[in-house]
Amino acid sequence: MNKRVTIKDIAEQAGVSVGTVDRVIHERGRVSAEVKAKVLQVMQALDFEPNLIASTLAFNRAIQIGVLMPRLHSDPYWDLPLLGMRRAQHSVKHYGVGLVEQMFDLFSPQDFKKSAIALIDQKPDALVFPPIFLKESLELLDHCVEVKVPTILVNTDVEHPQVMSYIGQDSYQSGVLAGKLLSMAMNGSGKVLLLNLDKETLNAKHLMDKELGLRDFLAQKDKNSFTVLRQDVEDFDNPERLDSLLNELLQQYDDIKTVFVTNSRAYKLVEAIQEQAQPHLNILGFDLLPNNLHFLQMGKIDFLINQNASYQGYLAIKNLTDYFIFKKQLPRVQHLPLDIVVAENAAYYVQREQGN
Amino acid sequence: MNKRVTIKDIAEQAGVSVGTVDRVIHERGRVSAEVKAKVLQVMQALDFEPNLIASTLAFNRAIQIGVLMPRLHSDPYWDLPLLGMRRAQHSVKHYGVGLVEQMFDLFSPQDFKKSAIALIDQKPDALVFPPIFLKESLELLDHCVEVKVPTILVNTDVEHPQVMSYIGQDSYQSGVLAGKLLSMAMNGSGKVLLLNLDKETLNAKHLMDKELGLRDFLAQKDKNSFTVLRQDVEDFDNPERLDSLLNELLQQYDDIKTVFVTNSRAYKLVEAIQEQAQPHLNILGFDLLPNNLHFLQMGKIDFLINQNASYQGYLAIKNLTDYFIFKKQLPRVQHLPLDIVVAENAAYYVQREQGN
DNA sequence: TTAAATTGTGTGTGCGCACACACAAGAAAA
DNA sequence: TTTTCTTGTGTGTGCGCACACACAATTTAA
Repeated sequence: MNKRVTIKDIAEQAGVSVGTVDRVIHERGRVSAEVKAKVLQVMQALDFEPNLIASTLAFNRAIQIGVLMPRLHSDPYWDLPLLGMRRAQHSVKHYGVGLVEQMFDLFSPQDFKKSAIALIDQKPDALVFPPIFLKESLELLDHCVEVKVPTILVNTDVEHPQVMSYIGQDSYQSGVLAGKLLSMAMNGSGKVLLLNLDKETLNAKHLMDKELGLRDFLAQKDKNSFTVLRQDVEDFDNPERLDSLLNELLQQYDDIKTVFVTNSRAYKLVEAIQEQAQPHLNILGFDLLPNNLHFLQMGKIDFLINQNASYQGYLAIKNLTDYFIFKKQLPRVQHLPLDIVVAENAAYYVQREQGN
Repeated sequence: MNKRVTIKDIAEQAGVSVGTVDRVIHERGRVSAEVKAKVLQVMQALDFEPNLIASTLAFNRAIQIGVLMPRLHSDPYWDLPLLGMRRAQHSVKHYGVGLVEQMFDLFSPQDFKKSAIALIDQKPDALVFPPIFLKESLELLDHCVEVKVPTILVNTDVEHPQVMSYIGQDSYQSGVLAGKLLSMAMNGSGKVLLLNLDKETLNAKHLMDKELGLRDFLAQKDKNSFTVLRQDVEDFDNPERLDSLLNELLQQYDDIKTVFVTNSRAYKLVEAIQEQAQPHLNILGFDLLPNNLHFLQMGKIDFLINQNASYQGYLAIKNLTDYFIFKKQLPRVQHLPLDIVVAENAAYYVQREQGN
C-alpha cells in the first residue's frame, strides 16, 4: 500500500501552498495560469485522487433529497420504491444525506401538483418522483429548471432537459419477455388474454409499450398461431365483475390459454376467480407484492416479472449520493433487470428486497 | 436536519472528557463502573450514532484483503469473481481497503497450497477464496485460526469455525430451478440428459447437489414421465469426442428432449454439436460467459441460470469493508439470486456485470 | 497621484473521531 | 515507608480536506 497522495504532497511538489492546490481542484479561480498549469501537471504526475472520506467530512453540508411519491399504503406497488428509498437513505445518512418526503394521492393530479409545490418550497437539493401525471410532471420539471434542482425520474421516463437520470424498467422489453414466457407455456399455439387492470389505461404509455412488446414478439415467433385479446378493466376492485367478465371471455373465445396482467395487480385476478372447472390458465404478472408471491407459491400464478421497484427507489437515492458526495456522473437511463420469478427462485429476490 | 450528536455532546452531558467517552465506546477499559454507566446512559438518551466518515478518517489504517483465486484467464468462469472483487476494491479504496492477490492453477492442489502459504506470509487482515480443493482448504482454514485471519468463502461452502461468511449460490436449488425450466420445455414428458463437463466430478459436491435438486423436482412433478440420464465427461475439451458421445446417447435412448449442463461449460457442448438433422434439444446451462451468451442469442442455448459469479466476488469485498470499516456483522450464509436468463432479458444482466 | 478594487497566494481552523500521552491518586510490592 | 504498578481521567495531535480570512502585489478607478 504505497501511501496515498494528498494535496499536501501536491503542494510541496508544485512549490505552492495547499490553499492554492485547493483552489485549482475546485476551480475557485484566483490562481495564475502558470501556477495552475504546474499544479495540474503535478497532480497528473502523482496520480492524485482526493480522499473522499476526508472531503465529505470537511465539506460538512447536509444534502436534502426531495421525494414526491404516492401516499404510503395506498397501493402495494407504490410502497416498494419508497421503502427502497428509505433503506438507501439509512445506508448513506452518515454522508449527511436526508430525505424530505411529500406524498400525494395516486389518482389525483391536483394533489400531485399541490404536493409538488409544497416540496419545492422546502428547497431540496434534488428531486425524485415518478411522472405519473404527464402534464403536471412537465410543469414541475419546468419549475425545476428555474430553481435549478436536478431531478431523477423513477418508473416512467419523460424527455425533458432537467431530467438528469431515469431509473426504471424497459416496458417494451418486459412485454417481449412476457411473450417469450407465455409462448413457452402455450406450447405452440393459443390465445393470450391481455388484462389492463388500471384506470386511464389509454394514457399509460408503459402499459401500451408492454402490449406492443408482447404483440411484436408473438408475431415474430408465429404470426398465425398466437392471438392477443386485450381487455381493459377500470373496475378492478370488484371481484364479481372481474370473474364474470373472465367467464364471458372464456365462453366467447376458445383456446385462451394464458393471461397477461400488465401491471402488479395479478393477485386481484386470482382473488376474483371462482374455483370452477375452468380450463387451466397460465397467469403472468408483475412485481413481488406479498399477494402475488403468495399465489406464485400456491401455483396460481405461474410467472412474475420483477421490475425491481424497490431497487429503483434504492438506486435513485444511492445515485444522488454518488452525484453530490462523490461527484460521479450519472447515466441518463438506467434500465433495471427484468427478473423472471417462479416459485423455485422467488425466495432470493424477496430476500434481496429486504436487504440491499 | 437536527444536528448530529457527537462524542463531544456526550462528554458534556455526562460531565466527562471526550477521551473517557471514547474509552467507553471502544471498550478500552480504564473507566470506572459509575462513569461508564453514566456515559452509556447519555449515549442512549441522545441516541448517539458515531460518524463513520470521521471514524474511518481518524482510524487511518489500511486493510489488506488476501485473495486466493484461480489464475486469471485460465478459465472463463473463474475470471468473473476475481473481476468482481477488483471492481469492488475500486469502489471502496478510499476506505483504505486493498487487495493482495495470489493466483493458483485451477487443477493443481499443490499449487493451491503453495499460493496459500505465500499469501498468508503477507499477513493479510482477511482472506477470500473458493475451497476448490477440500483437503487443502481445510488445512488453510486451520492455519487461519492460528494467525487469526477471518475468512470468506465464495462459490462453495465448507463447515469450519474460521469461516465468517459464505457467499454463493444454492446448488441444490439451482438444480430444482433447472428441473422447473426443463420440465416446462419438455411439455409433460421426456428424458433429461445431465452432463457433467468437469474433472473429478465425484468430488464436486455442488455438482452432486444440482443433480439431486433436478431429480427431486422431476420426481415430485411427475415420477413416471421424466427420466434423468447422467453422463460425466472429463474430456470436455475434445469436441469430436463430445459430439460422438452425444450421438451415441441419442441413438441408445429415445425421447431425450433436453440437456442440463451442470456448470458453465454449456458452450463447449454447443461448439461440439455438428449441424445434423438431430431432434431439437433444449439446452440449459449456467453463467453469463461471453460464449454462453452468444449461443443464447443465437437460440442454441435456451436458458442460462445466472449464479452471479461476478457479484459474488464483488460482495465478498464489499462485505469485508462493512465488517472492518463499519463494524457490521456478516451473515454466515449469503445465497445470491438464481437469475433465469433468456435471450430476451440477457442484456440487463450483462450490463449489471460490468456496472455494480 | 492616491485611493479603491482586484488578483494571487499563504495561513489557520474545524469537520468528528482515534489514539498516544500526561498525570494524579490509590493499590500493591519492596 | 518508599517505590513501583495499576487505575481512572484529561489533553493534545493528526487523519485529509474545505473554506474563511489575511495580506501582498497588482490593476483600475477617481
